[in-house]
Amino acid sequence: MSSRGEESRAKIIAAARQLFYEKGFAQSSMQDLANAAGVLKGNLAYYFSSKEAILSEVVGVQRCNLEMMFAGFEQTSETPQAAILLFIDMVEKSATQLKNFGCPIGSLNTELGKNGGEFQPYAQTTMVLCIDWLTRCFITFGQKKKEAGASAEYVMCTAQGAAVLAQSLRSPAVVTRQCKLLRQWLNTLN
Amino acid sequence: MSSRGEESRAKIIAAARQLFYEKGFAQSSMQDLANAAGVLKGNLAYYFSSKEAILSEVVGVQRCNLEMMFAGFEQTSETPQAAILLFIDMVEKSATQLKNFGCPIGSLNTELGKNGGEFQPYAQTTMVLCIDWLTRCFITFGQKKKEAGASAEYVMCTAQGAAVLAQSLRSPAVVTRQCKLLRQWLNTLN
DNA sequence: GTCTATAAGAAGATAGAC
DNA sequence: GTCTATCTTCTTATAGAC
Repeated sequence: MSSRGEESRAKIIAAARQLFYEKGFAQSSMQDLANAAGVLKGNLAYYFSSKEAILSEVVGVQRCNLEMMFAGFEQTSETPQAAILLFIDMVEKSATQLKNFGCPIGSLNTELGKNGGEFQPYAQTTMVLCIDWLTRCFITFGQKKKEAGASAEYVMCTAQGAAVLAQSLRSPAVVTRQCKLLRQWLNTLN
Repeated sequence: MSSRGEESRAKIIAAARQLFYEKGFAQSSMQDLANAAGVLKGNLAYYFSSKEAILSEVVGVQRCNLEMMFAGFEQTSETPQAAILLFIDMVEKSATQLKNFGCPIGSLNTELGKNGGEFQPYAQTTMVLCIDWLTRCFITFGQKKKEAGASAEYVMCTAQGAAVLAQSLRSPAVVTRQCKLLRQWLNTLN
């Protein structure tokens, strides 16, 4: 695989990631992907055997980015509480994007989870990754395994709910308010 | 408009409501709707000028059902707190449906809110209806207008987040746990 | 690796017979 | 009101020249 080929492949995945997020998976056609990536439609087939294959790669990149982000959170924070706060900060900073397109993780699960959910397992991995990382943070924080799971679920639930409401009401302020509540709740855990 | 015509029309709307929920709006074709309603595809045009027109009617029915449900909650409960508890009970009872297809209100907003969101205003009305009703409940409960709005947002946020997580993780238990937390939180407001 | 061309089907919408 | 037939466009996928 030459450098040129890898470049095209990467451009397609990047374009797909953005389009799947902004328009939805089903609503993004192969033609849309080709246009956005700056390649010709027939060329997509050289790199990917199907739309499902592109989805698989997109979710892989999404998961990889999450892992890097979480690793960064752990490195730049001295306590698990600080790492969780960085997560909440990240959610709050995304308020405008959440308003426009919802959560990249949640909205993909919502779309792909419909009607049997043939492709939902792809999306599920990223949601699980977030919850598992938060759970580990709360365990390091001193909580028991079950308690930490409940805390992680609560944080993720609030973040996802805030994203749905922000997009529904077209109001990024919902995210700001819920993040503030999350920080207050985190403070009470000491 | 004869009884026969009204019947067909109602069957189409009912089928569309279910299909839009279970498969998503974009993923439900006119052919699907016709099959599910037991009418012929060409016949849809006699009742509805476009797919958007069907969506409009579906959301209208959804809103009407919500209004009736809320009216029922108010009639069968003596205190505003009891009415809110009925709302939470309703969410919890829907756990399996939420796991399978997400929230009928939230998931429609999530889908239609993507990419400009030409049709999202339809879906937005039902989300606003829920938040407004909850807000009125919290006002009657004794909260100031702003505080009541925040409480309503918190309840709706938790419900929507629980729905997203339940569908993503394929676990109705998420809904059960978050509803329990909501009841505990509601109790602390006294 | 890149591009043109096209297959084969499904989509929403419409026309018009009955 | 009901049904058949069709128009036009868009969809994913493929074949094959360069």
